[in-house]
Amino acid sequence: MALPSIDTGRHENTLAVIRSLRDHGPVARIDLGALNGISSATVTSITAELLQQGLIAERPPELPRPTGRGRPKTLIQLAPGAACVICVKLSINEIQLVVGDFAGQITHSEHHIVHTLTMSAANLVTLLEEKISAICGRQLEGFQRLAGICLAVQGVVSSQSGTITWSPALSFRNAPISAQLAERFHCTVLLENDANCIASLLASQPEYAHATNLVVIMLGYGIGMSVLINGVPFVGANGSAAEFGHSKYLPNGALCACGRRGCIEAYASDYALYREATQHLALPAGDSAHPSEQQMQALTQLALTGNPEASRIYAEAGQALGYGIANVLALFNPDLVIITGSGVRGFEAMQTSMHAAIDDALVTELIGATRIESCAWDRDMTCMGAIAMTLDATDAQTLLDSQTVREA
Amino acid sequence: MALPSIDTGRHENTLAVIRSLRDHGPVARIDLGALNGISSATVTSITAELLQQGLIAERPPELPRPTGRGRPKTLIQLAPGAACVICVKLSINEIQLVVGDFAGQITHSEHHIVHTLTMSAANLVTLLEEKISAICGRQLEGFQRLAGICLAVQGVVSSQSGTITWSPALSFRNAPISAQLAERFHCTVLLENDANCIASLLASQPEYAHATNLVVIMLGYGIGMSVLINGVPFVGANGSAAEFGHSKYLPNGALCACGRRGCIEAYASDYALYREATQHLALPAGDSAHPSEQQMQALTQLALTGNPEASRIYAEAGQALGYGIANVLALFNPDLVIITGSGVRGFEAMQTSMHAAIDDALVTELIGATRIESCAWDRDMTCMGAIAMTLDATDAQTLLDSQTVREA
DNA sequence: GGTATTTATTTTAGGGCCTAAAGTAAATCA
DNA sequence: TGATTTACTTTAGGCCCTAAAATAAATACC
Repeated sequence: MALPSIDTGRHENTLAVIRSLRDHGPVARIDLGALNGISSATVTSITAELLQQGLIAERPPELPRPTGRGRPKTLIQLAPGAACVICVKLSINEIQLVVGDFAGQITHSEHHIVHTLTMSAANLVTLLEEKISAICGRQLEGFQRLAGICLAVQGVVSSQSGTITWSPALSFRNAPISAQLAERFHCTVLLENDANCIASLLASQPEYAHATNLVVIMLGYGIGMSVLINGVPFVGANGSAAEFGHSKYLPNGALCACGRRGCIEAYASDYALYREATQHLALPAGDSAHPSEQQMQALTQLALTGNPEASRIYAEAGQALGYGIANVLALFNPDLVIITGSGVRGFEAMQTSMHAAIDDALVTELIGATRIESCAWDRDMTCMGAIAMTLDATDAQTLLDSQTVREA
Repeated sequence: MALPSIDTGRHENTLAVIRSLRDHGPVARIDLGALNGISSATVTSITAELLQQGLIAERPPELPRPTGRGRPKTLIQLAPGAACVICVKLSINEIQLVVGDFAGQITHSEHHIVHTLTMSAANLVTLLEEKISAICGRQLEGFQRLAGICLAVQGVVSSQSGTITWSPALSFRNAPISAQLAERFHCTVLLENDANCIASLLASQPEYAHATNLVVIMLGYGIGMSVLINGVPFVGANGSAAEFGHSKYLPNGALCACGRRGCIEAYASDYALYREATQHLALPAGDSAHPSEQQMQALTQLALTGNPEASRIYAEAGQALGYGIANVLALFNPDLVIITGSGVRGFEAMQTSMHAAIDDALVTELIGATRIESCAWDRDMTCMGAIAMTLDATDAQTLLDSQTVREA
């Protein structure tokens, strides 16, 4: 009699199975059971359904058969073509579009140089529709459906309402974006902060998997942060949590791009480092307010090779960073702090003073067992993380849709 | 065939019913269904079970019968005597013990003056066992069982391991406490930070109920904080999260009780205010490192009546507090910040400079819609919150135990 | 080569939980 | 007194899960 109302138990188990497959690659039914605490009878039933829906496939047995007695395992894997997601990464004057398959692999990537700072919100939406449309036409053959789109943007976003509250890449504010794209492409549209994408990606890597409380700090032109609590990004009331760059180092200190004084960003970001450096050093010409990668590398090189003025600047940045991290430790008490972003190029020159500042600021009890590590920067991390988040978020939807189709 | 393994669905629904009854007082079955999204048939089944276990009771119909047609509602309420919990609040040189019934009402309260600072961990446990034992003998008649004990202590505690990592009330560290009490009294023993108890209590009040992201700052001899995310205290990796008092205002600033410099606490706590004041003002004699309530009230009075030196001291404290809160806003982006604790007595004298500091530190986008309010201090709030938390935590256990009994 | 053993997966039998609908209870209204 | 309204309980049936039995597909051993 009961309606086919979505039983949460079954639904959750189905999602758990898909997640296991995405995280671990091909897995046998019996292991799916053990991994998720369900009986193998239930796994049989769930996988039968997924198989019929085309979301998973049995992998043909490998030729060099695995050693051991007994009936060999039948490995199951996600069907890559079952669905795809598109990630759009929006940075200052550049957008990157990436396609990921149902298994989370990247199947296409493209970059475009555009003047984001001079665009209107309407222009931006039009541009995105155009680029995504082009991808739909040329790159999505072989995929059953487009499950979702993710916009990964620097700055403050409200994921719930799908609005970009503020971004350094854009000159307009409070722009609702998701809804229009969702309507145009008939799929879930996620809006995420770029640091959250990177943090999610890092958290999924086995070496960091133990950290239930992970902080990722991104150094670059600005300074961003993401806090993952039990694997989910902490976004606060309006999505503006974890604004580490604008937490304070020194009341009435150096001028920040935000207009206030004494922010960590006003000491340790690229523009702050370069601004300070131009006052004391002869450096390659260029826009000193928006230093290029070359300009920053030149400056970093000076610091790393012992130029006293450059070293002093990086040491001071390290100190500001250290005091800022001390506050993060006192307030979040994370297992692990990972420092990454393009700015890690200069991390070696900041490290000593950073640790000195932390030790100076906090008693050892509050530093606790928190590990502080740096992580080499890779610009593709944002999109990889965004794809993983989007697949995670759209699985539920995907299943419901398929169910609807089946019933129809 | 299936074992009577605890089905999470039923268990969760049962807990939801109990929680509804605790939060809303007497409720009819049909409303319990609506409140928790379950059918009234299921409510009948769940309440029948609870009725049989003696955890709830039908309330006799009220004499001035409620207006309206149709069969009147049969209100159900928690049976107060079904279980009780004991809360022990541990402060500097004082312990308070409170008994709460199954409905969350306080039925007994007592205070004891003891020299906590000179005690060993073993002494403390012995003392607690003694006092709790006495209560069990004299105050728990009419209760079916002691469901749990909660220790609410100032400082850093590890709830999981049941150890007091550090407390300003104690001279020893890393003392496991919960386990011994649990063994002695055969019940769940919770260990909680006092600020978390207060925050939980405040969060349950209707006026603050909307805040899914609540920060409570406690001013007093020291400065504590609690962050509630979706109603649950955020404790971090080792329980030392939310150490607002030791987040930084000024690198190399005033000396803090922790031994480091520039902590918010070194400016805005009672001892900091009084220390600064004794250098410039004639004040009542007494231990200036541990100012009494009288001493603090005298100082506050001076500030509030316009004494320029006292006003300056409170204004500076307000500024430190404001910069500290600015960091909290940037990092947690809460809906609401509530300032309470005995130190709110001087809040009026700090308020102006506090808000000025916040405005000076942050762009309006990051202050967002966060409300910052003060809340009158009541020393019993800690225990009331602790009782609520303990009942919440022990309900699950209570049900399982009863089940075990039924089966035996 | 043939049987025993081992391990994986599927089928079967049965219990728990939930819901909709039907049935019952207890009021007010007329 | 009976119709109506609202609350609660009982009934019938479906979903989902699990343990155990059955089946499948290998290897090990003689």
